[in-house]
Amino acid sequence: MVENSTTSPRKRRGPYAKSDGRRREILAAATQVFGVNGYRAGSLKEIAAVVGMNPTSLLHYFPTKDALLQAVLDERDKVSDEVAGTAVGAAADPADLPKAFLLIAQNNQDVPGIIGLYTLLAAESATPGHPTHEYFVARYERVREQFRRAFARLEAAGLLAPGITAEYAAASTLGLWDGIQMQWMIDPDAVDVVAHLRRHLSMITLAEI
Amino acid sequence: MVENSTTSPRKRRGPYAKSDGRRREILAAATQVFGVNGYRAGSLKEIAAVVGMNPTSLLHYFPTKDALLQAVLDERDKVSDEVAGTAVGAAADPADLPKAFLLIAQNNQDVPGIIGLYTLLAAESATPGHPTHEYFVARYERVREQFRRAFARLEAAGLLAPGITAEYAAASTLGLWDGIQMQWMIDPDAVDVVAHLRRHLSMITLAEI
DNA sequence: GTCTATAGCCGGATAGAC
DNA sequence: GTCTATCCGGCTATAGAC
Repeated sequence: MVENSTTSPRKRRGPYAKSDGRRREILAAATQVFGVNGYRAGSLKEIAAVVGMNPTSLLHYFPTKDALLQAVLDERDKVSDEVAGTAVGAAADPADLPKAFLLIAQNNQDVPGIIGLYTLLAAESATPGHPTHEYFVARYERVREQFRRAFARLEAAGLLAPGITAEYAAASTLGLWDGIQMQWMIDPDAVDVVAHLRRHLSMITLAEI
Repeated sequence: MVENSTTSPRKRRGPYAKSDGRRREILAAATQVFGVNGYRAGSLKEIAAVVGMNPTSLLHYFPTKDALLQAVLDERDKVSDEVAGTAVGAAADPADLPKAFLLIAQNNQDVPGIIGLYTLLAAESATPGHPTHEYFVARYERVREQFRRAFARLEAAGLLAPGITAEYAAASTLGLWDGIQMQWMIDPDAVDVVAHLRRHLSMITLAEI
């Protein structure tokens, strides 16, 4: 064969041009279902029901359940990297960085299913043989490093509380964030994620929040 | 029938006297398996394999998988309440309370599977229809209240950092603890649970740790 | 008390008609 | 591209022999 047979030469560029709408619908439904039930407990059947189609039809768009989950994470990463980029990028002044964190937290709170998606999957991924174990190992390392750099800017500006290192600030902020989110998932009335994060940030930094 | 036919009148008192050894073996195996895999992914088959018996034989001791999980949690609660009781109880001086927290954290770290058990199940229980959802709602509320009381003692002794309330100290300590444990589960080399907890406590209290 | 056999369910995934 | 029919696997749980 000389070249790959593209069924229709008039088709729009890119492999995702066709039926992009359906794909997005499925991704949205999968985000929601995985966000509420986690990966193992979230079934293709349930996702299909949300979209209003047959479970087997999903597999026409994504070959396996694993691939669907991966696509969900890839898409969410793109979006959240964008949000984080704007929020942190807009903070030309290091003193504004804590506010950027809170902005992201508020944003997550407002998009239904996002907190559940990452909190549930992160916990699940700690179990052996989970398809996204490596993904989450890498993700946590990456996020800790992003946070560390942000706090290093604060440190350079003399805005870190005495005795606090950028490394500790990063890991503890991420940890507290996750932990409070978990309490919030179990009982949404019990805690206020943004408020707790704000107080934590005002403890470890000297910036006005 | 006039009365319940106890097969052997010479049997030791209590419904658990018979085959208590086997029961304990199963509970230990279940703790381990649920601690590594969580509830949904942890199977009776695997638990049975650890004990070295047939899956169906387990159900002779515990009628359902749910009941087994409940028994595991009840037993662990008894043990950890005891540990917490001694640790906190030994702290006659409020200034010693932070050290008591660290003692418990170290203890959890040393008993394999315990951190996984609670971290995984807590996350799982956030999903609808999970058999231990109510248990974890109640548990978090109870633990937060226990923590709050401990920090209230510190507050009364003038040992809480300025601007910190007992409520915030409780929720944030529990949250950070859970969150750091999750990072530790995903990558044990990435963080030090006890060290992070220590720094957090030294931020929010004025006690010498 | 422990086993074998098996029921019954639900999951992901494949084959193939339309 | 969507469906029906189906396979195959895993799981919990039951029935009943020993």
